[in-house]
Amino acid sequence: MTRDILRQALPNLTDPKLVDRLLEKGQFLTFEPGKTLMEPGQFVKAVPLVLEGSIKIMRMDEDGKELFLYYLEAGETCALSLTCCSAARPSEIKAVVEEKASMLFIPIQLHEQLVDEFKQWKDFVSSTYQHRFQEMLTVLDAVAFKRMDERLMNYIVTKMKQLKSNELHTTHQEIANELGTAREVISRLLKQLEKKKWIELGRNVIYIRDDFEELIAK
Amino acid sequence: MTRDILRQALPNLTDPKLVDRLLEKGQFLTFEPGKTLMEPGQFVKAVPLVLEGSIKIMRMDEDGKELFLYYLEAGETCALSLTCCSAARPSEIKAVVEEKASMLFIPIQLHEQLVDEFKQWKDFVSSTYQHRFQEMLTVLDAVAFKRMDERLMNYIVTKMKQLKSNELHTTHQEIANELGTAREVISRLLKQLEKKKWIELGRNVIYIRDDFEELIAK
DNA sequence: TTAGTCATGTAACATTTGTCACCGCATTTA
DNA sequence: TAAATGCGGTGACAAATGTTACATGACTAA
Repeated sequence: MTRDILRQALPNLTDPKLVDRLLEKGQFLTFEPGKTLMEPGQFVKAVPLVLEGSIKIMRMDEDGKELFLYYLEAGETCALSLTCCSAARPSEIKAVVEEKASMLFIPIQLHEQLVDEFKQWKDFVSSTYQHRFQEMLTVLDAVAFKRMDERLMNYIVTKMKQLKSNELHTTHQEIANELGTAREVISRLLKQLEKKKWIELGRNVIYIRDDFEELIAK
Repeated sequence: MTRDILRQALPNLTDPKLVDRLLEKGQFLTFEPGKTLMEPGQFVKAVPLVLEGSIKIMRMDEDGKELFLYYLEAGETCALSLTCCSAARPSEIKAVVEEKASMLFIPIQLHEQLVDEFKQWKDFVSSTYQHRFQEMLTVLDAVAFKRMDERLMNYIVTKMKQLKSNELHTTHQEIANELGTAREVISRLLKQLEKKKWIELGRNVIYIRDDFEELIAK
């Protein structure tokens, strides 16, 4: 039942009146991995609340080059959609379902009422802003101050944690897109990691040593 | 009088009760250019409201490398200080006075009361978040997708607009710091612009052609 | 005036990243 | 089964940026 899913994803929202309002006016939908939820230029008409699964948020430039920003996990929402829809501006980002997701879309008017009426919702929104600002700074640090090899290693760690697995089922091209570089660059760097025996490469899969994270911290 | 300065900087805050509260509990201070207001690791205990002048906000990495993020102008506040002080976390950024500034520091408790009590203040905070997110995305785009020559040209345009002048009184080293690169790189690129007759270089000064902005848009 | 510091110019070189061309191999499709 | 497509490997090279090492002239403080 949707109510249970919501309670599990957002245990902090205890106020039954708030939960009723969300369930009454919010639209519940589920999506399969790979589904594109949002592309640059589209208008945001609702605040997306992730209840299960995860959503990948990416920035794009004019030529279609991409850059991974962060994941939305269960219990989270997107700060960019908050800013975009309040300002009635088109989306600046692309959102793709990473793991089968169930979501609750909160109409923007309802969201604005809830911010005024429910402290729990106001705090949720406020902590979302904080959280996302932090993540934007992390990405900025990476892009501004780190070399690609280090960014790739961080990427692998992030993915491992998010998927709770030490096998990544993805292509070099996909990684290159998320880090905003070329496929050849990623192949080259992955090969170096394989030579160091930190990972093993297969087709569409990367096997990662259990102690990978400690190795890169060296 | 402080009240007049506040009214001029923030004409949207019309509610006299709100203004009274700000003036009563806020601390009014002025600073000279070059003064460092905040460094990474320091704790933020008040929300800084810029009434006159401007403040330069920079990100720093562990080795002391810097990256310019944005200016706080009159009537603006810093989203990062909002997130940092609500979360009681140390600052992630460095803030330096760019143009002689007068500021009103709002204690964090007062800020939190005002968010609940005054829609005008809530809207102000909310639009600050939006505005800063937008600027963070702009910086991210620059760092992730643009080459240094383009970033330098944008930097020059930004500075010209902010200072309302087509002479920049600064050093190559200073520019290099703000763009997170080396002085030699900036000297090299400025020289190229001078060869194209788009700028003229002096000691501690760069003269910029009036139609510089149209030239780079080509 | 002199010595020292600072800002800039510049050459040479290293490193990192991006691009091109082409390969073989595996998987899918006709 | 044959052909097409997608993925990864790799060498060669180009471009962008970072680094080192000085040189020169301008300004400043003693």
